Amino acid sequence: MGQPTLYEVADRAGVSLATASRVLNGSTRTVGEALRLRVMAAAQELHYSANGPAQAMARGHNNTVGLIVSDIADPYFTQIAAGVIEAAEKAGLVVTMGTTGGEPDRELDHLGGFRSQRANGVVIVGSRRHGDRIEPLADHLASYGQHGGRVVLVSQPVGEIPCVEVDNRKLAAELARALVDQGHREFAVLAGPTDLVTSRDRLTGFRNGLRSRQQAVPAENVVHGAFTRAGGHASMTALLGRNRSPGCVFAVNDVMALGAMAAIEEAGLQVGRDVPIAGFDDIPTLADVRPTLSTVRVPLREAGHEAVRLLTEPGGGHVVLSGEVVLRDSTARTD
Amino acid sequence: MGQPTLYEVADRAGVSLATASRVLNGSTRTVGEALRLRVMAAAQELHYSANGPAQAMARGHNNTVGLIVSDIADPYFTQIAAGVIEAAEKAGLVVTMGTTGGEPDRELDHLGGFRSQRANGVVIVGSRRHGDRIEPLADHLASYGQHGGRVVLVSQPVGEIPCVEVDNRKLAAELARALVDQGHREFAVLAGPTDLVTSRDRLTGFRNGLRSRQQAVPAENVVHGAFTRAGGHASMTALLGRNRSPGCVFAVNDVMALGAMAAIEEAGLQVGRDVPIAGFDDIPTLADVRPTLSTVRVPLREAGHEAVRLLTEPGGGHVVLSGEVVLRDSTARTD
DNA sequence: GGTGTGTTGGAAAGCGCTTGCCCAAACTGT
DNA sequence: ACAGTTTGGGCAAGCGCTTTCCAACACACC
Repeated sequence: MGQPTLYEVADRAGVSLATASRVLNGSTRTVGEALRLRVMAAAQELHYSANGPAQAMARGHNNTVGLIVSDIADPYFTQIAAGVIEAAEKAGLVVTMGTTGGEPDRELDHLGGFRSQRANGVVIVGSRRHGDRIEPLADHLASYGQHGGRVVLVSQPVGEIPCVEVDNRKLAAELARALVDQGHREFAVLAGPTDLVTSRDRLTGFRNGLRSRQQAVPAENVVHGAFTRAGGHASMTALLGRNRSPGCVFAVNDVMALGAMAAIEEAGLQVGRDVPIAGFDDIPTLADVRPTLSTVRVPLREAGHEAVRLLTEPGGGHVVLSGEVVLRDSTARTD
Repeated sequence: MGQPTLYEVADRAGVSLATASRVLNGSTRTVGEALRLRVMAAAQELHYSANGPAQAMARGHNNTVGLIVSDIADPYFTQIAAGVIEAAEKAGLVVTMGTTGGEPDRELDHLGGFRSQRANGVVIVGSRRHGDRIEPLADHLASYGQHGGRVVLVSQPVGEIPCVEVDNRKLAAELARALVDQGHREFAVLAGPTDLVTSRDRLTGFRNGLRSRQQAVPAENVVHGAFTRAGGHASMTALLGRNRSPGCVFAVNDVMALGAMAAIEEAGLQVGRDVPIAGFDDIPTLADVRPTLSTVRVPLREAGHEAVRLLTEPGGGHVVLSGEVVLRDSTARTD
């Protein structure tokens, strides 16, 4: 049979339900010391544990934040998730999580689920697509917002919804300039999916950066593909098929760069010397990869913290995080 | 304001609460086609979304499984978590997650939290310690179980509680024999924390395997340290400080092996040729590490699936998963 | 026509908790 | 000593839903 209820605790302590509630589950009202102790003792003896759903119902909200990511096994999401969880636990919130596998529909499903759970808020760290696919999400968000639900997006601004973003364009531009300054003159880009906001921004920023140094990347050297390691591998293989020395390669994220490095080696070429390459994100995995990969360090964990902050603090907001270009061996010029 | 309630839906459809409930939230009772449609339409128009906590309260349980891991950023836990989430979503369950940072107390905190959430079950994937630290957990588990809570442990058997385990001893022994068969004769072990069940088992298994081939690892070559990349790095550095060629190194998990590899390079030595090394787990990161690391492939994701299966299926169980030794370059003999 | 059987709708009793409200007792100040 | 103000306790009304029980009705059968 079931767990002890507050009523039983109150009974055993010889006080009213109200008093027991005030003692055990926080309240502005104070309770006399003697009764307080009696209630605590009773709760102890009975191994009382508050019924969360009941509290949630009575109070009208859970202490829960929903987190939606596309793939929990991808280090990029993992880092952000870790940040969210850290911050949430610090704020006394419980995190419930859903994965989408990149399908926008599943995003909506989970949003609906969290909504019906009456989560305090939802963090969507996203693979938001460009174009009309936004509409359904925006609608849901609006309706959720009207009913008091708070949502924070990570790296995928949609309308006026609070969002924490990375300054992808600026950083990609900085990376481009740094590479030119290192002496690179020919470029290729493994650009991810055409409709993903993040990859578009990074591509655009990279191009802008090159332009400001009077350089450019030829259209045939921009290869689109999945935003994953496999995607990077495939894109790089395709690129090498056309051109064994495509110049300095920019992969719009690190996992793609990793896949590309594997492809380069499989083609019998050497990363860095034959094919310089840079990534983006500075995921922790890079610590163990040789040659060390040039990239842009992005404060992913911090992004998670900020997302929770935005969720818990009143008033919306739009946080833009910056990062830092990190040049390592994979783009070093040896000549 | 606030979200629409079932009552409002019923009202708008001109039926009773009971009927609306039966239509919208599943029931054994059938409802006449005409009313059914009316209710569905009303729900649609109102954007009705069931109130989860209220349902949970009325029904007495959530469709939730709690997941406790020590560090979500560690690829080992990440893989298991991914497996749990996949399986849970398939079973229509929502996963709520907590991290412990390796502190047993936090494990209890989260268990309490999930218990009060009335989660259907809890998966604890663990860094269970050896010795008396088990008691409090076991107590809580027992009390939780008595009240109908289901718990599944991953890789940390405690009493009769359902558990999915990896056959660490057997696999470590196989690895040891494989290394001997490759021609290695001197060994060292980066053995992780002394009191962690998993590291103990792997160490013991490895020793047993060596013994069956008339080999052994000298006591001074067994270095204990944290179960993390940093721990592996530190342990390896210590080992090299005493002995520049310790023989073939077995790190009890891959992340430690990665840290050790970095330490080896920092010491100006070459992984494989100067210091052969093997890990355990076969985390995905290994795909991008050179030289490729010999290890033991463990079906981590599957462990997650099994955990959920054990949770949802009636009757306990104890699943032992096996794995496979994978020899790669880091232990190849070149002479 | 009377009785039995099945089906469908509704009334209402909870589920375990929070909280607004009222009231008695213990204070304060003058 | 008396009104005016805290203070601390209890009552009871919900919160939104599920589910048991009952009523109504339709149909069949003897």
